[in-house]
Amino acid sequence: MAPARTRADRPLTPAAQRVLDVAGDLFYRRGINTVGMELVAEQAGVTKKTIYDRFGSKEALVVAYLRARDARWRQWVTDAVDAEDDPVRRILATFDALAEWTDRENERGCAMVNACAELADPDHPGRAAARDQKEWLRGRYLELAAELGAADPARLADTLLILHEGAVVGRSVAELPGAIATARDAAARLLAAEG
Amino acid sequence: MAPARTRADRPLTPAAQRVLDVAGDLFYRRGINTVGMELVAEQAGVTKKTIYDRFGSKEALVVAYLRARDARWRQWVTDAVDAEDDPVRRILATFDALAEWTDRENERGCAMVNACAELADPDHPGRAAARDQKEWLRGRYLELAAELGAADPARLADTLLILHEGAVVGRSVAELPGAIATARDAAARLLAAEG
DNA sequence: CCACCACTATACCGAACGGTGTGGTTATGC
DNA sequence: GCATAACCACACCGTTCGGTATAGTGGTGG
Repeated sequence: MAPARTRADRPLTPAAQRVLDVAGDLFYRRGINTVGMELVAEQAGVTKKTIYDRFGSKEALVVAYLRARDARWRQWVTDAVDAEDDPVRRILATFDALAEWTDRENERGCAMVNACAELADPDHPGRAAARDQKEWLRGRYLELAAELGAADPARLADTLLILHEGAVVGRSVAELPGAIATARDAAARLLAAEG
Repeated sequence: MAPARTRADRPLTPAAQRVLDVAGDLFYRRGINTVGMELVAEQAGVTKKTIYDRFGSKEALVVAYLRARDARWRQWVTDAVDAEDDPVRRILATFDALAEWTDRENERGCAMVNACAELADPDHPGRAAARDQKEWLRGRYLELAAELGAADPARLADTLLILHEGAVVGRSVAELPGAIATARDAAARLLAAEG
């Protein structure tokens, strides 16, 4: 995973890294709009000036937060998929990866979905970051569907993505603790019918 | 559908109804946290005093917004389901209802999911409103699964709910225009395997 | 007639928001 | 030896936030 960078595309200074870590935690747990830059600065042991010197704006910090989190997530899923050989098990590994991910991270659902909810402006670059993550996962599913030799790889990829996203919402909003297992199970049945 | 009510559980005054309509539109399109009471008052042609006299607080207005929207949604789904006779078609009618709903309402996803993203406090009554909606839909699916004579109605209901929620996210965040059709299709295949 | 209700208009509150400017300290590297 | 980068502390900007207070208007029902 390439290290995160700021506006001038230079590696993060130590203080900037602390800011990004703190912002990631606060934005996710309390919401982007309800967390002020003053709080981020205080929690990171940094002045607001430093944040604005390194990131330029709150919007840019939000985007950096989403990109960094996305990078972590992609690595997490990639590692889980790469640990398996069988095409079916590689696909199902994404659901296991999600289960473990949501076990350690808290019960606040998908950061990208939450960001889209908070960033109403359709041109906000944070929305593009969220879309990119979903597009990436769909692309992974598309590759895996091709590996499997699915009759309609695109349809299968879309369906898997929908099950994946639905599981996250089912768990966090509908408060179904077994949502991810249920989605995995449905995916397994669809794959059995496919192959 | 019972008319919405405010804190003293009395029917809404004309101005209060206007406030609720305007708030519903603004909260959904621009987000709850980014819309101030001053803007709601202005758009409704009402003073802030009137809003606070009728609703008591922003939190209460938010809850009234979510409850009213939920009531509309439940009626919409109920009507669609009631129009069909065959158990399978009754289930699939919920996806058709969703497709029509999201066609008229804009591309901002599920108001309940968005509200959960914005209301970080787990004890915020708005979160309970969101959970109640999902619980209701799951209950409907459970009834329909029983009608169908499914082998495992609970599992089927959970799976349908997951497909349903995943479709909304797939369409709004991942920007897959065919997400709802894909989810409906997956549901149809699972139902065929079930029955 | 008068009390009551719904409502308008306006001014105000303390707090927090995102963002900027000044000035000073420390550490690294040429 | 000296510039530069990275950081600190702190004061300040205008704006907006949720919420309150005051004063007054029009209509309805007892």
